[in-house]
Amino acid sequence: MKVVTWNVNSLTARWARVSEFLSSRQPDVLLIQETKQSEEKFPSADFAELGYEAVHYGQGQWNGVAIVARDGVSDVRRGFGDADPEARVISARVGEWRMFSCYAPNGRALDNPHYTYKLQWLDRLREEVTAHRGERLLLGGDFNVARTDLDCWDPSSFVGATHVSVPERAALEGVLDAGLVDLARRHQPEGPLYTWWDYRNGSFRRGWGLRIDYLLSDPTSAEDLREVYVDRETRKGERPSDHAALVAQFDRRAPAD
DNA sequence: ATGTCAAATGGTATTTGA
Repeated sequence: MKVVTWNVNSLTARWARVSEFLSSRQPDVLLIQETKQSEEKFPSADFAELGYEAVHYGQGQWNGVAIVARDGVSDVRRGFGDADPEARVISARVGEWRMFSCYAPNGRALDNPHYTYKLQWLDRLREEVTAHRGERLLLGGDFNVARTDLDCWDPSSFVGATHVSVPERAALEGVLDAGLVDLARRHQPEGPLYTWWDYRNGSFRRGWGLRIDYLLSDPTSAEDLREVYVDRETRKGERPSDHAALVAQFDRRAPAD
């Protein structure tokens, strides 16, 4: 079972890269963030041609999340069931899992109202995870928080910035403490594991990255983890997203009976 | 030089967001 999370920064602009990725890497599940597409524009038929069922929660210009899977996708839920107008979370049953594709708010600046919205959104996600405790869970997405200083290329240059502040990190830990394992860090306790590099400044070439994209699972499922890696090829080449795809491979479990 | 990229608007450029 290969599961991937990837913030594509516009599925319209990234279609060639995404379709090539599905064809060549053959993941079982792809969790997408920032489709930046309306429901009408989302290319369900093109995913079907590649052998995937795709479900989407989009609003058009900004945000937009999707779950793309080879096997059946059912019981789709869009948003948190509250008044949030921004399309930042979709979940569905995929096989024996409940999977989530998540796109946390950016925060913009520590004194910006969007920062408060970010903290509240992460707390709402924590509640959601708590409500599903005991189930097979897999969350993937762009959480817009570098969990520790190990996840930031230069902590000294991020003093006073978003993505590394104490409240943001506490909010992310709250999600994890609700019963999830940080799969990349479990597999590789040391090392940078960056998933995002600014388009500017030649950041990718210079290694100026952040780890802000995560795959999180319940502890039982984490026992089946075989490997996790950042697919750096997705950040290279023609018209890349500013995020790389994060890949987790699970060993198949014996069917329950 | 926050040095790029993407979407939207009403453009052959500017604003907003990341």
